[in-house]
Amino acid sequence: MNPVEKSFFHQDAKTVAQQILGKQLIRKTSGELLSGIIVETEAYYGAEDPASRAYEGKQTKMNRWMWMDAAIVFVYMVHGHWLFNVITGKKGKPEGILIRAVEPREGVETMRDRRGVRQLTRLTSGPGKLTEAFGITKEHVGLDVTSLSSEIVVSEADDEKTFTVLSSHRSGVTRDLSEEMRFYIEGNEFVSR
DNA sequence: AATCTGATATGCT
DNA sequence: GCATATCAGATTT
Repeated sequence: MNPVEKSFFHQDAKTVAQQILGKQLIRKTSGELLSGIIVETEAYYGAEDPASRAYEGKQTKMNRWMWMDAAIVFVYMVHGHWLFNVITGKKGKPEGILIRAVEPREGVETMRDRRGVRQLTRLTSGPGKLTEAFGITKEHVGLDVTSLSSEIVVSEADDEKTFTVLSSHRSGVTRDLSEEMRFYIEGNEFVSR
């Protein structure tokens, strides 16, 4: 395990969303390690982004993590599913990325148990599925994904493969920005549809 | 493609 | 306190 540098997350949300593709998401539980390769992300901004939790710049109890320093975990509930985000950019500027899909690596049997599904491609191919498979909930809000001791870590992948990054408009967002803010690995079967 | 379920926050009455 | 909206997912048509 080789956590990414904190400075990586100090970059712009769009940059991080693109460059985090292919890196490894690691979840440490008591005695077990789950991991997957990040294959789909979306970038979210603050006051000027109508789809952002920080739209219009109002800080509330639930969205205050958006103003925290980069690399901090932010989880929230939508439609009965937890969605996993990581804060990016400068401290005090609300922006971050949503991890939408991963490709399972280690701990596949535990993921199958948690999801109640056998089919590999249905395990983590969506933002709500991945949090269920990895056991990520509100209790993980505030963790630092660049800390070796954290329960959730973003690590450099051990086998760097080359791939093409494609983009599109964000999924399920009713009022989107004009710029395309969803990024995914071309041809990967774990990218959500 | 349509419908149902879902957990939480927010905005009403 | 209750209705409603939400960055989904699963199931049924």
